[in-house]
Amino acid sequence: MYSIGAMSKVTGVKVPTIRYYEDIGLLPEPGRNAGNQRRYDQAGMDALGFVKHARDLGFALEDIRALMGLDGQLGDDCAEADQIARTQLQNVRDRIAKLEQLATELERISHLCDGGNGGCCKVLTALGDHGQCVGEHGRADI
Amino acid sequence: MYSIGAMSKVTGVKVPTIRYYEDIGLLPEPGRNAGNQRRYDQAGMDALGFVKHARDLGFALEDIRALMGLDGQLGDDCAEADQIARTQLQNVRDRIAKLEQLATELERISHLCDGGNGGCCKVLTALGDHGQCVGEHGRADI
DNA sequence: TGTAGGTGCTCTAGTCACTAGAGGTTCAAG
DNA sequence: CTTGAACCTCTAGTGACTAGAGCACCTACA
Repeated sequence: MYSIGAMSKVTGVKVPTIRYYEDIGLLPEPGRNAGNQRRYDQAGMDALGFVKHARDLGFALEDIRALMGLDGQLGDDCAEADQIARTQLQNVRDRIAKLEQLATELERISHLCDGGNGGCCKVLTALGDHGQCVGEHGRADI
Repeated sequence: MYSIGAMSKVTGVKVPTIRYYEDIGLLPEPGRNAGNQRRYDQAGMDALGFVKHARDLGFALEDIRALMGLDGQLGDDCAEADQIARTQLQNVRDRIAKLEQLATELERISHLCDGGNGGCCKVLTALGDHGQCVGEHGRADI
């Protein structure tokens, strides 16, 4: 049996975050000891590990909820889980593409001003004027 | 003179967002007409355009506030603006690196399950077990 | 001049995924 | 038995908006 602090140490998830996951129903309510403190078993630890790993991979909590709902069902759970993972992969690839455009633009802007030019900053001008941009860059939904 | 709706159309920033920017002091309060509606001049339009472009480039509102504070000052504003832009560029590059690790990991996980295997999903197993991961991937602070 | 509907106003509350703090209780080591 | 770390609940805050309620106003057309 683990205390919430032990769970936190083992998984690397902060204590208030564990309680938060329980609040929103992502983790099942664990048992309590005589003094009303949470006591987790191995299943609780595994569930938290799953959430942690999926969060590290950028899955939204709602995706994780869906993935956990699938686990243990028979039938098409694999197809659904795979679909969620592939969607996530596409999201990540899209974000990378967006960020690469952004990096290009920021490099251009930074190079405008390698020294100082006193009072008329080209960086500020470039930021104010999208027309100067070389490529089209949309919003960075980062 | 522009109404808030006209500002929104020209810049692509939504009306409630413009009001929000004003609320937090990022944009100066514009004048009002007899019926208490906001009326913007060209300077107001330029300021909103600056914010929009900087947001598109991924700058935080606080960074934008700092950049706008610099504009018009004499002296070292260029160095400071350049510094903020370079920091932002570094952030973007870091995020790209993180996301590329993630994409690799997600590809690996997706490939585990190209068909269906009924009832014992390897995607779910892989998500549950960080030990299976090929490289080290930290949290995707996306 | 009347009216209809589009636009504007303020205010509150919700989103996501936590984080921080207050103020109290319980546990474990010495 | 005492001390201090860990735990409890509850509320509120973060960033950058978004949604909705319930009004007031403005403009075009008849």
